[in-house]
Amino acid sequence: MDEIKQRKSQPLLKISIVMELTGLTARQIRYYEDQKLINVYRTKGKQRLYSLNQVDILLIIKQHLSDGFNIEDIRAYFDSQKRQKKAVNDKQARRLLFDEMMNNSPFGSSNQHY
DNA sequence: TTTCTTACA
DNA sequence: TGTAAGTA
Repeated sequence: MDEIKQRKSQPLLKISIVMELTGLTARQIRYYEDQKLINVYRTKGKQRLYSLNQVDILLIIKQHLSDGFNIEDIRAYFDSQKRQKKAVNDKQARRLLFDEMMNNSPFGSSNQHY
């Protein structure tokens, strides 16, 4: 994982900030957590800390909810996203294996597939 | 003062 | 979801 993704996953934002960033109430943010839509980091003092990525997720949840979807729909949506991501990873894995078999470097000039 | 949990409306 | 109560 690259540095940018690492940093966007850093749990740094307390709930009051997330409330302002998303326009959601603390009650809603904690509720979506209970519904397993997000897994939140906890400090030793049980304080919740959110990452930039999680703020994005909360915004997506908010949008989907206003579009008429329920919690279950959104959970299924995220699950499918997860499966797609896994499929992409498998594809990349096959590609890397292919390059290895063909004795090609992943960073070589033969990088024009796809 | 802010956040957390629990519980009732 | 909103809100009250008692904490950490």
